[in-house]
Amino acid sequence: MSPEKRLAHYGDYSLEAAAARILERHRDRIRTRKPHVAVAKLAKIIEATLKLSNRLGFQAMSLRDLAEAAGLSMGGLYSYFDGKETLLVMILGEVSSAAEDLLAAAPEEVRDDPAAHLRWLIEMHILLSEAMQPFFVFAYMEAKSFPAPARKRAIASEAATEAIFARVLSDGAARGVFRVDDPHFAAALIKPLLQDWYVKRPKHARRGMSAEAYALGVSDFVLKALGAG
Amino acid sequence: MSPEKRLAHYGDYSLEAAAARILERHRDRIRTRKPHVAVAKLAKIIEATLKLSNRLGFQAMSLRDLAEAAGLSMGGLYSYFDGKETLLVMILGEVSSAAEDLLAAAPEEVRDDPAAHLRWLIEMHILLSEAMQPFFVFAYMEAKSFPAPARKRAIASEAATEAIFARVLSDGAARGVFRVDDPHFAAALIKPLLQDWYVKRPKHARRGMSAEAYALGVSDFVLKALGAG
DNA sequence: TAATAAATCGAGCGCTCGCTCGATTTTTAT
DNA sequence: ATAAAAATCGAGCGAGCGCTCGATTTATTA
Repeated sequence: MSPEKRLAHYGDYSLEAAAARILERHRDRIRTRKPHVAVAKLAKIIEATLKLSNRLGFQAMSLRDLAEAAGLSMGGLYSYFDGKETLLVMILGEVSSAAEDLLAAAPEEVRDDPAAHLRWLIEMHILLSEAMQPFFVFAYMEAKSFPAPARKRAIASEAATEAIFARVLSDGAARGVFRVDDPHFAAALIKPLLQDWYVKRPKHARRGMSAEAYALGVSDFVLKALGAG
Repeated sequence: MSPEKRLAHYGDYSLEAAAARILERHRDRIRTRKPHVAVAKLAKIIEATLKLSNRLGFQAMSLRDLAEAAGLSMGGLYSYFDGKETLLVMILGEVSSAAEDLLAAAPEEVRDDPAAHLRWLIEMHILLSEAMQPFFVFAYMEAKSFPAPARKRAIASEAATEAIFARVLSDGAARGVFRVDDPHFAAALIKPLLQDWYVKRPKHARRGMSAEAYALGVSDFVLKALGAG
């Protein structure tokens, strides 16, 4: 099965689906009433925000440029958010909820096998970040300029992801599958390997590497480091 | 020997020494003539720039705030650079030249032992990024907003670092010390582990981890993954 | 088709930004 | 002590920013 299909089993990670979820999550702040209009425009706004932000940063993106790229006027934008910061929070929320929901959804058949579970977590995280690449890059690069509450959520979300990995590692250690002294430290080392896929995507693409191939390479590398290769 | 002393054998990575090198590199753009005055002020300017930028980003730092933090006036700043962008380039140049010079300076006794050489590279890179932490965080986080020429240099510098690692890996593979299919890919996986130390320093510090301990943990992890643990 | 509601528009407001430059202070040399 | 040189100052400039709101266009309903 193609990696896209595998991922699709767990959720719809298209731009439109993300826009729909964001609309639902922020219905009270968005003035446009008719959902199909709102979802379509919101998708264009978010697409343009990611495109412009990931080039020079969110701060450097002017709302005038955004309006033009999204096909709206300055005033029109403000039917969809009540301030530039809200736009940032909307995108961030979508990233962390997508990651949290997916990683907690490991199927029955891998939960009992630590090595398979670890491979599943690594592969799914990479496939998700591939499907939502601009979202992930945005969340990673703009993390330092989050408003305080959003920053707290982001840190909590990252800690939750790491805890899932740490649990599988210590479970595997207890069963004698992994040789690992400090599961939390090992989990902390896996995280940047996952992030590197989307943060440095151009570099990997230049070497002709696909998301699947990267996921496989990281899994092998990690499992060998854990003495289960 | 303490890690600071070990590192000190290869160069002076204090703020003042960095300021002196930056002054020399940009003498033509800096109006202040007397070196001891210029180095002292430049050190304060760079220290303040790193402090303010690493909080909310370089773009978000205003030159008025910088002037106050550095103990100068708006006009006074412009004796030390001819524009905000030059300030960014000054700091970036210092980071990449420090990393390039250090990693190329491996002592004789480790060059002949791939495992020892790899450990040396990992440890020294981490110790350097610890000694110059704000510089490294700055270069990493602001990379996307570099002007085109500086961005090219940064990419080239990163590629050079990775090439050094790849060379040691393939050398070790040829000698049967490492089991590794693709040295370039393995080198690409090591880099984010080094970066994670300074990018996520608060998280590691919260867990009571020192630079030495982190370096040792990463070395062990990597060597095991390479079948040399 | 006329009336109502929904969605969009864009000039204008107050503000802060990077940057300049003549005035001023501080240091050095005579 | 005085003149010359070096270093610093800070009010002011034009530009672009996020954001507002009455006017206008588009869609819906009667």
